[in-house]
Amino acid sequence: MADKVTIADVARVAGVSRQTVSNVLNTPDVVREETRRRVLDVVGELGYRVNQAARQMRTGRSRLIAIRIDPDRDGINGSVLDRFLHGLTDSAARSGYRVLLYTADDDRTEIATFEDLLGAYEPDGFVLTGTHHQDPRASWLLGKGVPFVTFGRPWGEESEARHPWVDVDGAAGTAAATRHLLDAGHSRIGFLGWPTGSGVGDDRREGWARTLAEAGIDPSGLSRATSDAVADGEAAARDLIDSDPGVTALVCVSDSLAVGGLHAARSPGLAWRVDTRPDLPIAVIGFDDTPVAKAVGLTSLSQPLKEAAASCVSLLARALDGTQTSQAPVLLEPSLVVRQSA
Amino acid sequence: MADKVTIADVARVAGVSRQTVSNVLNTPDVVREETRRRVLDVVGELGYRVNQAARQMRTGRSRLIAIRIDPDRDGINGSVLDRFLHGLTDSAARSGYRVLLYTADDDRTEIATFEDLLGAYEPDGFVLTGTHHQDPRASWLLGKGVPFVTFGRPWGEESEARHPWVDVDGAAGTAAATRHLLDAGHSRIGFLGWPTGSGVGDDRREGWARTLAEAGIDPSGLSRATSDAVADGEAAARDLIDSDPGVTALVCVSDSLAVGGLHAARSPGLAWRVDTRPDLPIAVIGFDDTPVAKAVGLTSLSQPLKEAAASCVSLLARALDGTQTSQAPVLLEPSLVVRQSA
DNA sequence: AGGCATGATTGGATCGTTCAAGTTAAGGAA
DNA sequence: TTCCTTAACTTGAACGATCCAATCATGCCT
Repeated sequence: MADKVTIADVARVAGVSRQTVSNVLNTPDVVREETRRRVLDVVGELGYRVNQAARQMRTGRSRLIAIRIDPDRDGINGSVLDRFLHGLTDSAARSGYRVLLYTADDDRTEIATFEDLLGAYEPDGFVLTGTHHQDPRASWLLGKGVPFVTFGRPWGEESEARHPWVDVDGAAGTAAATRHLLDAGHSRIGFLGWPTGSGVGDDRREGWARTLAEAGIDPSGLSRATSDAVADGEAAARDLIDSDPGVTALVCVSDSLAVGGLHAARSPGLAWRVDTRPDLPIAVIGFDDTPVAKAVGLTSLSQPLKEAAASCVSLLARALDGTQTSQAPVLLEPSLVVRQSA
Repeated sequence: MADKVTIADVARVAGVSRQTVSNVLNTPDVVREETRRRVLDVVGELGYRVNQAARQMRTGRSRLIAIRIDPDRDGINGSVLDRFLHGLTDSAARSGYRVLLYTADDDRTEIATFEDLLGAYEPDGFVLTGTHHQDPRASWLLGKGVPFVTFGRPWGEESEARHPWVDVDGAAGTAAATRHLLDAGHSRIGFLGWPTGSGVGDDRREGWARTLAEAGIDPSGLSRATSDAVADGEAAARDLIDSDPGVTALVCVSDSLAVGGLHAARSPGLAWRVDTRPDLPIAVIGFDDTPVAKAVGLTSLSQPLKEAAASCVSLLARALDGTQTSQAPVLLEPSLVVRQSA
């Protein structure tokens, strides 16, 4: 069966030359309408599909997009990349591209993998995730002239956007969360974040601080920084609430810390709060809307991952197809998913 | 830069013919030792990498493995596939393969995608996940003679293993969980599962039932079936405990249902139990060791996903390289990760 | 009718690799 | 010596698509 149909087979059956079939598929406007239809009929009839390897050899284009898949390093947030990947695969397929995976432990080995892949499979472009200050991967790709998009803005050199990027506006998210809490009657709203220095973490903290300040509340002393683990979040929350008993709500940089915050809020040591203000239990809002948030009823900020993935593909496809040199970055807003916790 | 080094370049510099370079790389035993070393030196020096497209055109082998990526349909269990994918990408790379992603909404569209991919990118093999009774995907691939491995045993026709597969022994897992509870002093151990008919669910239930029976405890009446949502799990657990107040532990088919079970066990309506037997709180064990389990301190069964992925690659690679016709399936045992809940 | 521009179609060359067949040189047996 | 075998390497062809340059057909103008 399926004895590999070639363009020559289609040409023979349709009674035209190979080139005409190729034209029908690649530059339909140079072929007469009637011929075009006839060829397309035969294509459907024989189930012809263009052979990527042969096309790639001639054109140098593989129609492959490569992306790294991480081990779910920070467990609780793992499924974020998962959902992004699904969106990417879906959008890519619609634009005629396929997604190729690779792994790498650090920037150095990732760059080595770039060389490997470019030499062997020749992907047309890369999608980089987890961008950070002074990212050597971006510089390397820029140097080689390999097209790529980052999911995550270039944190270091904000001023010069030397490559297209897509990101989710973390500050806008925490700002919305903070406003939501203000509207609900909270005023002393704390923040559980990561240590200063990570672009993502600082950005999210900034949205909270700005919104509090706009409401006339001084955010100083209301923030705690810790690593991204549930236990750390619980300890930080407890510390914050102990030091400022007026705190009635927490905005968190991640669902991990938010779950820790929830534990602290419900812990026996804080029973007095529930008794004092039963009308206003400690509210908690997380970030990323992970399955964990869904499971424990945590209000959280949801990243529009499907849209982000679609934007990545669109930017990359435009860079590959046309001769677009510089492209406007895309900044998307997360949405608040309200559950029991706030 | 990086002006695409071809096998002819290597041949010229090394002072041999193209074919000899090819032989050095593919069949080193037919080349004299000295020549071999000289060619390899040049290969390293020039940074030559074999062009997949050209090789594929000649040999018909793409060194690509295709796998579907799902939207995380059942949220809480989402990251299972994620971890499996990472392991697969990693193992595949070690064997000289790359992983290609695709999406599909159902079996029919997945088969259409098979045709698309086989016509265009010609992946050497597929890894199928989420196998079920009478899976048309397996039949289709068998019919076409396309190599594939399933992660998940062929539930329908257990007797005849017409293709290699890898699976995790769910029954062994729930049996281990049940034994763990028996050892801890529990005797009336309930089971929260899915409705009969899903291979995976029935298998997991069977391990629990068998172990209870072996301990001289009649499992009938101790099982509840429901769909895989936290709220459903909570309701089912409540129903079970209400109808049999002697129940002190729950083995669950998934972490989703287990989280529901935890909620029920801690709910105010069951306070009487805590008062009656404060020494023996209701224990709960889940399945899949998802991030949620880690976050809420749920004891759960962890699938050896990395090993499963490695086995898939190994089976597939052997089917592709050698002329192995039938291959022994691989059945791995999950391990119990003990946390606070049991 | 002849010339000419325009559009549609064709044949040959090419991408980088591997397969199949061929060449060369060295060694051994008759 | 002559023939044969074998190891080591080389040469030409082919995979299936697209690019390029050339050819053919058509209609229009003079």
